[in-house]
Amino acid sequence: MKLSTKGRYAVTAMLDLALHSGEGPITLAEVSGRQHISLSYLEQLFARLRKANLVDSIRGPGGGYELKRPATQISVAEVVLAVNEPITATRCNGKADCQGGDICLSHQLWTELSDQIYQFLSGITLHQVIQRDFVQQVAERQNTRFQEEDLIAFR
Amino acid sequence: MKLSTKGRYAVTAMLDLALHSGEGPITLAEVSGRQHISLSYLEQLFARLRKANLVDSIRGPGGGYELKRPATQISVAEVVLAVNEPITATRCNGKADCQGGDICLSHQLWTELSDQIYQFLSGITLHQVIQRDFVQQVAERQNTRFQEEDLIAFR
DNA sequence: CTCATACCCGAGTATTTTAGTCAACTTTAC
DNA sequence: GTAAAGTTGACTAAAATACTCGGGTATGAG
Repeated sequence: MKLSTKGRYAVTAMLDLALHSGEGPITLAEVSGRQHISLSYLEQLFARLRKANLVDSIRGPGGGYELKRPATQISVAEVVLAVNEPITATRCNGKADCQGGDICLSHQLWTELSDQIYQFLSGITLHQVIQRDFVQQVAERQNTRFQEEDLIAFR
Repeated sequence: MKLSTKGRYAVTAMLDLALHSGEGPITLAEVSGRQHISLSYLEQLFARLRKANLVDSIRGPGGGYELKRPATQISVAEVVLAVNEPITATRCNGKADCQGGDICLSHQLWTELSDQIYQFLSGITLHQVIQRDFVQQVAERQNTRFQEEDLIAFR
């Protein structure tokens, strides 16, 4: 379990999809506008999310992305795992072959911690996150702000 | 709470000190030999551990480092925090000022996760780790191996 | 039909972090 | 005095991160 801003971006983007589900396909341009993540970077992330079967893509005009499963059935852990490399070749990972055959003293500890993090993030669905008051409020602000920016752009 | 190999190295080194406490000051050269961490890198790490009041240094011949407090009173979390930058200026950290004033959707989630990780690592002392059979065995192997290498080096 | 819209993909790049190295210096035991 | 240790700061190579850029390709609206 690796934790980086990459995973955060992916989760944020997925939450955006979840918040606007039922409105038809969401374009990455919209997500980019609302969440302030660059379009090209989003494309990279969504390529992975698609391969992980977390989103469906609809091409052509009027196209975009939508969640493949309902938000109640997608855990945060899945999203994070989808965008991070499966098993990084950092020393002391999985195969326990750090220190040339021997195992480093803290090895077991990190394995436990990884499990702990995974457990935590698996227990939380996208739906649960967007139900929170806090998220609802931020989302509300983002919507109005985005509409304003939209108007300005069209002038 | 940041998780990197740097923190792992620090914990491994501290466990080494804990395992050899009561034998007087331990030189970084010994730790380097047993844990296969480069001496210069250890110097960097121990500079921070010293500033964090986790180890005492004894200069001059026969000197080295020892734990400032007994291993039962040092948590893994303290060690990790000591070597990682206090609060990295990565977007979405502490001040919640990502997205230019607004807060990103997943912000709250990561705060919770950080707390979770911190709780887990705070609950574990260096002493608890070295009590484990697994660690004892690895340590035993390391001792014999180090002594062999030592002999070879002196030939 | 066609053309703008949107996803798709691979390569390239700037920045940051990691994981060190190197050199010079200080303290202190013998 | 001298050698063993810690102390400090600057420097660097490699990797990961966080992007950008330039082209594709599918497709639906007009």
